[in-house]
Amino acid sequence: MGRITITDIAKKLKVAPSTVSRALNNHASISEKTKNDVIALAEKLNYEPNIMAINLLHRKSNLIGVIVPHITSHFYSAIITSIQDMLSNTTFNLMVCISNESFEEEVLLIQKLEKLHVDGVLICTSSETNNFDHLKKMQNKGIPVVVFDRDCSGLKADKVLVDCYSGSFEAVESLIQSGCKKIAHLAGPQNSSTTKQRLNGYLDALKKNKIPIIKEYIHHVSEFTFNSGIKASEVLLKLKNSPDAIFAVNDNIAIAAINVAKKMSIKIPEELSIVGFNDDPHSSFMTPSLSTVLQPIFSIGMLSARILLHHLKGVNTKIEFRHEVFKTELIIRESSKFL
Amino acid sequence: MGRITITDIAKKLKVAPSTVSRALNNHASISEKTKNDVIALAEKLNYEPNIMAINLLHRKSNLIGVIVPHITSHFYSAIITSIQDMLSNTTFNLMVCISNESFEEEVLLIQKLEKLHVDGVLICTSSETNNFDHLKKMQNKGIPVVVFDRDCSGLKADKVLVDCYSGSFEAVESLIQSGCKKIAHLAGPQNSSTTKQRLNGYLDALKKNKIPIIKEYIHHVSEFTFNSGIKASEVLLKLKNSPDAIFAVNDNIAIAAINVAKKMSIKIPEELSIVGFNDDPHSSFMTPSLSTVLQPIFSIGMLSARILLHHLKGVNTKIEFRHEVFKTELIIRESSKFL
DNA sequence: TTGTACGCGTTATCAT
DNA sequence: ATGATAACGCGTACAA
Repeated sequence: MGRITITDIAKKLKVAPSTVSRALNNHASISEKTKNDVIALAEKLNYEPNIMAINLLHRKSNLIGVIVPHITSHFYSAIITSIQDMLSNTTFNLMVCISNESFEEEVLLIQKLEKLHVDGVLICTSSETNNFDHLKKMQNKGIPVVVFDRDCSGLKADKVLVDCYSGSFEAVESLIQSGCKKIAHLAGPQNSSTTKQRLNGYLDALKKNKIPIIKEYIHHVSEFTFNSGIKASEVLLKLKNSPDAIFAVNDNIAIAAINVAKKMSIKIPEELSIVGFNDDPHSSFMTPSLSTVLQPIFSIGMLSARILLHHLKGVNTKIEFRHEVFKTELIIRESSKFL
Repeated sequence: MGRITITDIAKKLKVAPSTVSRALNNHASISEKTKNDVIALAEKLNYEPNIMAINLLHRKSNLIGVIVPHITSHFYSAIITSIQDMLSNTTFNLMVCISNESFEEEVLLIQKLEKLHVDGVLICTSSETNNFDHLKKMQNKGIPVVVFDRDCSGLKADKVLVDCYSGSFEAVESLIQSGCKKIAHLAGPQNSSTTKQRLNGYLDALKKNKIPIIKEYIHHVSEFTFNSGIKASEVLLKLKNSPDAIFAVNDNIAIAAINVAKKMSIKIPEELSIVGFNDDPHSSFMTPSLSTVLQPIFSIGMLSARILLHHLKGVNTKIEFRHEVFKTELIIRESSKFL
């Protein structure tokens, strides 16, 4: 026996299905009596409207897709949580998709979301992505796309980003002000826009303070992971002229640097200051606790969702795209000297 | 201009919509020519079938719901990732839902998933949940429910669990064997089934080894969080007769204990051994690195998904429920003495 | 106030 | 091989 439908109710009450529909939807011009009868029976029969039929009728899925590189890091899982929060009072449902940092998978996911007829998409592109045709295609179909966290340069879309450049700049400048002279950078994988921004902040802070830039002090890790950070840190700390500070592209890599330094009996922060990026929760559990750059995760998620909702409610009729950039906040803990 | 439909294609080609449908679905009895014409035009027009219509027709959403307490911990985000992996080759889409450890929200989510006509549900119940009527209701509607990680005692359903009891037992016994005599337990919040199992493993290991159980050595934290662990650890380590080992209900609380011990200049593991539970990635980044009990996260997620898929494919026609229990693995690192 | 008829996009069945 | 028709469940313009 299948689910109960308005037709079932109509038959039992000997009225037309349309009457049932009207009663259930609180429509105008319907007698109190029939209305109550219908509602009572619907309740009793545990009637629930068939969303698939309604969606078909409205040509609307009430679905929003969000694509992230992965969810196993605190950053992205927290962003998704905040998006969920933002959407919880709406009729929209969120479809969470993981690109696994793969451009190919990302394109597949976009196609999947198109097939699902999503009403809108939130996306943080994979680190491999530098072609945005798949996103443009969505836009051309009239599906609004909001890009967050990682910029898609050249793509015209709503964007919610973080000023990593300034965040890095500040972090490095604080190292300089605390007396560090030989500041190294554990940079991210090549090509990533995050990598570039944070590297640029590092470079410009040195330049502004007239500190020579030493090639050997800039070391790119192959991945954004702890293990990748271990190898890179070893190279860095075994240099003849080893650095007295390390600014790392993210917390896990900074923590790797802490571990390597400890093993080499380098005192932190006396001999070596270390600053990370992200403020992952466990960074404050470390000994020494990690100085880092905090990103306003919840604000990013909520604003992205809010912008998308504006589009879907037709509030944002202009074709102007929003370009929001959040500031970061430097958090000094035990791994770097206090000014 | 809306999306292109088979009717559009049919009109342009002056054939019937059903013919277009057959051509597109590689149906029997259709001439090569019309088939090719249709496919060519569909390609050109960028036709994509309307899933909502198909779903309505098939009375099937192709949607699977998964409910977890939260996704910001590595454990649950990794489980969801493994479920996604398992589902990626199927026609099913995953709807991720967060109960926020709230029974009330969990019930609401179940209702939402019912309205979405999900084909099946995977759930790890909230810590507040001890009534399972909402799950029974789903089952009564013919929607298969697979419970994972946290047991729902009394509920008849497929279950994929972890033998936390044995995991704890082993961990505590290893502490005993390494020479610890005063073993404390930082237990989880009351009422949680996880808390109970791990506590029981602790108690039985002591009993078996004829070590007296001291009430003061068992301290319940109010939440599964680091901060909650800090307070509890302070109480424990400030006892007149302070313990020489701590078995914590999870890694974050164990890490809190490490921090407190360090601040009190207690040597780890010489004066105090510490063992956690979960093997969160950052646990190995700590100094000392944390000994812990590993749960086979990916196996849990994949098996749960696989069992659900069996139901949905109608393979599992028997009404028998599966009850799978994974074993844990003790990982000794620097925070506890090696036997 | 209520019923009839149609359409949303697709597929399956029956007829041609 | 192809077309016409019905059906999935619902909402609504129109007629009564």
